[in-house]
Amino acid sequence: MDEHGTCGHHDHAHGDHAHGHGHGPVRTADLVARAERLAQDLGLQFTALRRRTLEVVAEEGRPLGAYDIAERLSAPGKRVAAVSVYRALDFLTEHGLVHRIASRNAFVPCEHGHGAGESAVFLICRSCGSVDETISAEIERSLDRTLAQAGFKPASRIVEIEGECGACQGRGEASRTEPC
Amino acid sequence: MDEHGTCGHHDHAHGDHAHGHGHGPVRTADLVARAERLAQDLGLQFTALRRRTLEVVAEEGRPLGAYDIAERLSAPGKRVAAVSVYRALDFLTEHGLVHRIASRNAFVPCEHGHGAGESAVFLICRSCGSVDETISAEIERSLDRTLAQAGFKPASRIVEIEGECGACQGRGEASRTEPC
DNA sequence: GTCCGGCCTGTTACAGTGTAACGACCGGGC
DNA sequence: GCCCGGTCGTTACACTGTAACAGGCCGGAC
Ligand SMILES: [Zn+2]
Ligand SMILES: [Zn+2]
Ligand SMILES: [Zn+2]
Ligand SMILES: [Zn+2]
Repeated sequence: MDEHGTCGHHDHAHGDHAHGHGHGPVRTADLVARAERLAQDLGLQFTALRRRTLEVVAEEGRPLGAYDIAERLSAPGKRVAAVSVYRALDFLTEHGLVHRIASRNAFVPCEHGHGAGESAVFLICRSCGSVDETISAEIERSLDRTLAQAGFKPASRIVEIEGECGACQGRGEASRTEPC
Repeated sequence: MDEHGTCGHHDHAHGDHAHGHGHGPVRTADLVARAERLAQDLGLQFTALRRRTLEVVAEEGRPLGAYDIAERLSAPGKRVAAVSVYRALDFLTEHGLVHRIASRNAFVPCEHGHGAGESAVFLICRSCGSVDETISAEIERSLDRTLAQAGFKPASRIVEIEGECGACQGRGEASRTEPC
C-alpha cells in the first residue's frame, strides 16, 4: 500500500506525469473533478471514501478487486472493510465513474465519460492484465440492429474481449506481466 | 427438476416445438449427440458425469450455477461436489457445449454449435431470467474492425446484453418471473 | 434549542463462487 | 506385472458479494 509512494500522491495537481507503468491515460485528477461536478449537479455526496476509492482505482493500471481496494485503503490501525468498498463502488459504477469487468470480478476507472446510452468495449490483455476502454458507434449500431430484430429491449451491455494488446504482441508474446 | 415436464422431454426428435417461451430450441438429445460425436472425433472422454452435467444444464430453461447443478446431480446418499461439477463444466465450456454467463456466474447450453471463431451474443432477460444465444456476423465484423484498429489480438469474446425479452415486453413488463 | 429522518459508514455474519492439493481409481501401453 | 495419463472424490481454503443492525452526521421541522 505504500509501494506507489514514489510517484507522489494527489496533493499537487500537475498535469501529465505518466505514472510509471504507462497505461495511464486516465488522469486521476480529471476523474475526480468529473465526479465532483457530477455530484454538484445532481445533488449527490462525493464523500471521502468514494473519492479515495475512485483514486485507488484510477491510480492502478489494471482491474482491481474490491478486496484489493480495501487493502489499499486500509492503514495500520484503520482498516476499511470490503463491504464499504462495495458500497462506494456501487455509487461509482452507477454514475459511470468506474466500470466493473464481469469476467474478472474487478473494477477499472472510466476512461471516457460516455453518455448513459453509450456502452463501452473493454479490451483485456492476458499478458499484461491491462484493460483498455473504447467506444465504437459501429458496434453499437450492429448491436442495436440485432437486438431490435430479436425484439429484445436492452438495458445494459457487457462487451469484454480477452486477448493480447498491441504492446504485448510486439514484446515477445506472453513474456511480461507488467503493462508495458 | 420435474416441473418442466409439461413440454415433453427429449425422447421424440421432432424439429421445432417452440417450447412456449421460445428459449428452448436446445434439444438435450441433440446436444448430447453432438458431444459424443465430438469426443469420438477428438479422442476425448465424454464421461457419465460430463454427460449428466450437460443434460442438467440443457434441461433447465435458464442459467444454472455450478452449485445448483451439483445439487441436481446429487441423490440422497450420493452427493456430487461442486468441484467435480466445475471440472465437468471446464470440459464442456472448452469444447463449446455450454457457455458461461460471466455477468451471472452461471452456465447455459450452447444453442448453435458455432465454429470456434464465431462468438455468441447472449440476451439475458431480467424479468424471466431466460438467456437467448444468437450469432450475428455483422457484430462480429464490427468487433473485428474495432479490434484490428486498436491493434488488439482477440482470443475470446464476451457479449452479454441484459434487458427484457420480447415475450416479457408483451406480458405486463416485469410482472412474471417464469419464462412464459 | 430539540427532535426527526435520510444518508453514509462501521461491524458482524453469512451465502455464493471458484481453486489448490492430495489420493484413489481405471484405462491402456509396455 | 508395472507405469502413466486422465478422471473423480474429498478436504480445505481463498475470493466475491450481500443482509442486517448500529452509530454518526447533517439539514429541516417544530
Ligand atoms: Zn467508461
Ligand atoms: Zn498487454
Ligand atoms: Zn454456443
Ligand atoms: Zn423474459
